[in-house]
Amino acid sequence: MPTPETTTDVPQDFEALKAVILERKAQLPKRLKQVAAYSLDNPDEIAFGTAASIATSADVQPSTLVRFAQHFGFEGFSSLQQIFRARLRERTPGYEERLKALRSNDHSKLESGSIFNGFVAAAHRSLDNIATSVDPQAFERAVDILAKADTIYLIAKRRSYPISSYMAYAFGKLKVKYQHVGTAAGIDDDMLAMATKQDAAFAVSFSPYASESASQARLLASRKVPVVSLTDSAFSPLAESSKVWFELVEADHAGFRSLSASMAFAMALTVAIAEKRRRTEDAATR
Amino acid sequence: MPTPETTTDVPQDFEALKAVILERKAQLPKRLKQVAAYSLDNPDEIAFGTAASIATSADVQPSTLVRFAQHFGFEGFSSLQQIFRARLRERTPGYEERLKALRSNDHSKLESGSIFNGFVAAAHRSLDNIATSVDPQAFERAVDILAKADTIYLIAKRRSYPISSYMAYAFGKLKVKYQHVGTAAGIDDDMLAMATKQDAAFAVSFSPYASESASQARLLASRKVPVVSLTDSAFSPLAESSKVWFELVEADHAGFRSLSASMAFAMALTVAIAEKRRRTEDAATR
DNA sequence: AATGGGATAGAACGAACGTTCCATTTTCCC
DNA sequence: GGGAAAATGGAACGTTCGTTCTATCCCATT
Repeated sequence: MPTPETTTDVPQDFEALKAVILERKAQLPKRLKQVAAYSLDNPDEIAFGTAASIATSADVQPSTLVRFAQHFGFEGFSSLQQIFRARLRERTPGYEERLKALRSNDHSKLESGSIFNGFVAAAHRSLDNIATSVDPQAFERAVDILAKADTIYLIAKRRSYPISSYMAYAFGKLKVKYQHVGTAAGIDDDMLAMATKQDAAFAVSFSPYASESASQARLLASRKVPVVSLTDSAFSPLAESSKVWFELVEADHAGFRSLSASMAFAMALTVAIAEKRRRTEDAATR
Repeated sequence: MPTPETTTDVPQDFEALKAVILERKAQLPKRLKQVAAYSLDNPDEIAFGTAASIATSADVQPSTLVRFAQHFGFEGFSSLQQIFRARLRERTPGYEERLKALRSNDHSKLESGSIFNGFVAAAHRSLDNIATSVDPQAFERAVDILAKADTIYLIAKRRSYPISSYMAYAFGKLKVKYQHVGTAAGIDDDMLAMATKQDAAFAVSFSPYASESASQARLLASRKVPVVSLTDSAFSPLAESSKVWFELVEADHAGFRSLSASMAFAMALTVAIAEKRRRTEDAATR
């Protein structure tokens, strides 16, 4: 038994509990450590879920939850759960203004805080715009084109490069064949020479446009490889080479443009392509 | 029975429910009016309590609560309770409105549209979280450490790689000396071997953690190179090697986690570092 | 390789839950 | 003031909950 002792050293609020869990995390047995990690990462789930549902979610047995609670001096899982509920209760009053006040007070007192806030705000603005600026039918067409492709060529340089590198990672996980153009210098052209009209390309470029991206897109287009592109202006050199293109203007803070909307777009596109492929394959093999 | 009707006009969120209750309050029978008043005055109690405890508290019978819920089109008390719980879960301001705006755009009509909307919503949620989960003082300390460094080593693999590759790009533009660890295999260790305690490192890793990132961070820490890290759990292997670390849980759509918050964080950090350096240099040469 | 102690999985249990049902009371219209 | 309809209280139901208990597993130590 883990020392019943006095009830005084049982954590009475969430912060205290968190501290104790972190302090003892290293010495915890495997399953209990698993619960510890889950509980701090998904506190809301603990607050609302039932022991059974949480156990499933955290991939342990319900009894493990009870043992976990008892390890920290609680009578059972239920009393531990109260701590997580209290945490949500106490944060309620006037959240709209309160959060706003908290943000501006907390962060802007320190110099770097305003920079931080600025970027979060810029990202929000970008995302607010994205829904209206992206035409859903064009999106559908883009998914169509790329889902049909044998290999997808990803073209992005400089500031756009993180976007294509995320897509490369995700495509790899999703088993979608791709070629990441623009990693090593020199071999790009050889890589592109292999593209046929059975393939397709996705190009990203924001002003000031990398001339390489534009010329690579043009090269592919001239060889009948369908190109889908993401850019920030109708005047982008990418637009003329593309079968479908999207105009997406990112908001900026102090001149540094956000990437959040582009990133969300890229994720959606990536998953939509994989999704469509799976559906098509299902239909074919049935 | 109080009109089974279609399920479409059953309130789906707290605001809608509140409106409906207030609208029909006057015509409600005595006991139901009592419940109506109680539920709007003590929404937290409804969220967490049991039917029995709430009934006692509101001085009615448990069955009255069920009848009350059914009067407003819910199947039973439990489904009404979900609305009150959701309210606490989604404590972020403006979130509901944003989602509503998203829902009403024409994306939802097309198949890929829901994927698109899902990722935008996930990005919003991530950003809403970031302001509260990042401690401004820790951020300030992180900026301090990295601004003082001679060379900044960027460590990130796989899903986190786009983040460090953005920072690499931005550092280049801002003339901040950096080394991007993890690009080419093999030379990483040689690169890290050159790091001294005059330098610093920024590591990013989300679960499932890339073991390389963790071991590289550990290596640097053991050689007194200060490490700042961005991760998603207090249990991350990065945490123990880091002087300052940030916990940032990205929201996900269909299991694909957003990168928007991490990206915004990375941008803010990057710019704040450059900003701080410029200020320090100004002060020195003056 | 054997042993001992702690940790775990899973079945079993009693308590508490939300809901339903029906007798009783209240309300409102004729 | 009588009667029907609506509203209410409270008991009973089946379900699901958190917890307990025990056989088994794992791992460290010898």
